[in-house]
Amino acid sequence: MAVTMRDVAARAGVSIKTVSRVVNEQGEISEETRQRVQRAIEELGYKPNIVARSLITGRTNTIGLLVAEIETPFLLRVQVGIEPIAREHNYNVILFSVADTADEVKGLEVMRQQRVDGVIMNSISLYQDNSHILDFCRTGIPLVAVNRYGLDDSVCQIVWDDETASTEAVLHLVQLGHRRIAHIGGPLDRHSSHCRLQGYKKGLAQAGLPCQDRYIIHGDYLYPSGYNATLSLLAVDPPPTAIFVANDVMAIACLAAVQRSGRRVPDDVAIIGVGGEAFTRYTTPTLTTISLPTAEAGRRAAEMLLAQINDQPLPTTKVVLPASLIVRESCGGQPMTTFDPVALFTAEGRPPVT
Amino acid sequence: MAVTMRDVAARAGVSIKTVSRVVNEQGEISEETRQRVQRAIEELGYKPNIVARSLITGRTNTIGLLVAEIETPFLLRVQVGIEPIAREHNYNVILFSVADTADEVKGLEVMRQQRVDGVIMNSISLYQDNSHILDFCRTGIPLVAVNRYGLDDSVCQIVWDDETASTEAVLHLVQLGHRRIAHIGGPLDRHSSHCRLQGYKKGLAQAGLPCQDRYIIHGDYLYPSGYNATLSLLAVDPPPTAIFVANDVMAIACLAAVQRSGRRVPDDVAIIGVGGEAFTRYTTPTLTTISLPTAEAGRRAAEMLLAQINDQPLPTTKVVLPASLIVRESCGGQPMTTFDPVALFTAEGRPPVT
DNA sequence: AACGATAGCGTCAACGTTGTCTGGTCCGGA
DNA sequence: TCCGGACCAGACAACGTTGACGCTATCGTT
Repeated sequence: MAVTMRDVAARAGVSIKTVSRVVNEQGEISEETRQRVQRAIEELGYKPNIVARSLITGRTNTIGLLVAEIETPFLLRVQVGIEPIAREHNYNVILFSVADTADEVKGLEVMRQQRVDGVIMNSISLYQDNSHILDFCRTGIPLVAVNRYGLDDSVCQIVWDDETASTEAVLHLVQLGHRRIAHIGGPLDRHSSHCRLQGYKKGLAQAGLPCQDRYIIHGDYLYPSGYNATLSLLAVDPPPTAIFVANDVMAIACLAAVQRSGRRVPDDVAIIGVGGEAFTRYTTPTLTTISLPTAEAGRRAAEMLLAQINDQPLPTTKVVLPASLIVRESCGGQPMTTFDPVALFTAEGRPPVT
Repeated sequence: MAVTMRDVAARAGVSIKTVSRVVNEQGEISEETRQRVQRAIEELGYKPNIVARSLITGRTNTIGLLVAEIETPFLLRVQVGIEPIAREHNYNVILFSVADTADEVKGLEVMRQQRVDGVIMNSISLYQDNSHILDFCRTGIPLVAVNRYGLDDSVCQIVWDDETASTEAVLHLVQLGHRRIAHIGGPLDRHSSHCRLQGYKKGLAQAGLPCQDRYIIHGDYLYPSGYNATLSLLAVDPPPTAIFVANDVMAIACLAAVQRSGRRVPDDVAIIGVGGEAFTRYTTPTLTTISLPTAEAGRRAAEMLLAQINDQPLPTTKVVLPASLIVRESCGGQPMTTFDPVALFTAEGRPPVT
C-alpha cells in the first residue's frame, strides 16, 4: 500500500538519497535525473512520510492551539486569524479546548507529548494561576498567549486595550451631551471587567463628571444579568441617560429591558456595548459597540510564534492592540436617517452565514 | 535536552524494551522492576516520543477536521461537538479551514501527508463536485462527511433533516390560523435552500393550502437580502400574515423590516427562522427558529469515525438527525406574557460569553 | 531427575526519512 | 597529460520507538 522512497528510487534507478534530494530540492541534481525521479514519484503516487521526517528533523511543523471555551464566537475569531497564517507557512494547527486551569495543564502536557513546535494559548481573561505556563516555557517550546493577564514580559503575549476604548466610549457619550452615564460591569473575577470599569472611570474623570456607585452594577456577562441590571439602573432617581455595558450580550439585554420599559433607544437612553459581536449589527436600533481586534490578535500571535520557532528576533514580547469604537444607532451618535441594510452590510464586512 | 527511553533504561538498569513495556503496560513485568522504571521516568521527566511511535505503529492518533467557512458560529458548533470525543479517545484534532472545492482538494491532500487516522469533513451545503472525496476514500483512510449532499451510501455521513422540520414549522403556523404563509428562501446553489423550500411546500400541501409563487422570494442567506425580500413580500396584495425564513440571519432582517414598516410581530406578521443561532434568543420579540443538531452531529461524526478507525462494525453509513422547532415569541405560538430572561436563559442553556 | 511451562526480561531488526561522508565522472585549464 | 573543482549520486548511520523472537531462571509435574 504505502509507497516509500525506496520504491521510487528503485523505479527511477537511483538511490534513496537522490529521491530525498529531489523531494526537498536540495543539493545538485542533474535535470535529467530530477525528471526521472519526478516521473517515478507521480507514477507511484508517492507522498513523503512526514512522520519519519519529523522523527529525524525533530520538528513536527505543527502548532498547538489551546482555546478557552470554544463555543464563544468571540474567541473563535482568534482561531480564525491563526489558521491561515499557519497554513501559509506550512504549519498545521492542532486543537485543544480548555474549560479551566486543570484543562490547561493537561493541554500543555499533551502539546509537549505531541512534540508541537509551538503553542498559542487563547484565554478568557480570568485571574488564573500562571505557573504552568511558566513551567511550559522552561521546556524551550515557544509559546504565545493571547488575552492573558498577569504574565510578565518574559512570555510572548498579545492583548487588546479595552481600557482606552472604554474611556473613548464614555467620552463619546459625554460629547453627545450625556451627564448621567451608568455602567453595567462584568464579573469581578475577570480581568476584562476591571479594564472596562477602569476605562469608564477614567472617562468620567476626564470629563470632570463624578463617578457614582449607584450608577454601577456588575453582572456576569450573561443575558439575564444585563436585563436585571438595567431594570435596577432605570429605577435610580434620576435614571441614567446612557449606559456603558461591559459586553455585547448584556448590552442587547439592556436594549431589550430599556425598550420593554417603554423608553426609546437612543432618545431616552443611549447604549454602548463591548465585543463587536456580529449580532450587534442586527438589533433595532443597531448597537454601538467596542470592537475587539480578535482576528488581528490571532494573526499576530501566529506570526509571533512562527518568528520564535524560526529563531527570528522579536521586536517586543508584548503586543498591545487597540480596540475601536463602532458608532451605530444605539447611542445616537450618528443617527441613520434611512436604514440601509446594504450599506450597513458592505461597510462592515460579511456577516455569518448559516 | 530530550530524554529518551535509552536514558530511562540506563538509569533503571534495565533494557529499553522493558521501559517500553512499562510505558505501554504490556507484557509481564515484575512489580519491583515496574516501580524502578516508573521512578526513573519521573526523575528524568521522560515523555514518550509519539512521533517515533507513530512511525512504527503507522497510526498518528490524529484526526483531520476540514471545516468550511470557519467564521460561521453555525459550523463552529459541529467542531465543538467533535473535539471532546476525540480527546476522550486520545485523539488529536488538526484543523484545516476551506473556502471552496479547491481548498478541499488541498485539505485532503494535506491530511494524507499528515498521515491522519481519519478525516471529518464539515461542509456547507453547496452543490459541489464530490469526486475528490471518493478518491480520498479509496486511499482507505476513514472519512465522515457532515452536512454534505450528493454522496452515495458508500461514504459515511451525518446530515440533519431540515425538510421535515420546515414542514413542521409551516404546519405550526397553519395551526395558529395563518393562511397566507410566505417563504424567504436561501440561494439556489445550496442544497439546504431546496430542503427548506421543499419542506415549506409539503407543509402547505399537507394543510391543503395553495403554494403561490408571489409568496416565495429567494435571498442569499445574508442580512440585506432578507430585509429587501421582506419589503417585497409586504408589498404583495394581500400581504402574508406569516413568513417562514430559510435562515436566522435573514429572519432577523425580516423582523427588522416588518417592525420598521410599522407592523407588529407576531400580531401582524409571524416569523420563523432556521438555524437555532444564539442571537435568536435576544431579539425583541424573541425569534422562533428551527434548531439544527450541529453539536450532536459533531459528536456522532467523531464516534462514527473512531469506530471506523478501530474497525468496529457500523450499524449504518448514513445518520439522519432530526431538527427541532423552538417556539418563541415571533410566531405567537406560545406568547410569553411576562418576559422572564432568567427562565429564558435556564430553559435553553448557556448563551455565548465575551 | 527430567521435563515442559511460564514469568520476566533482553536482542535485534525494523519503520521511512535525512545528514554526513565519500566516491566517481566530467570538464576546463595548465 | 594531468589536475582541481564542479557536479552528481551512493553507502551508512542515525532519529526513538515497537514487534518478533529468544533466552534464562524458576516452578510444578510426572
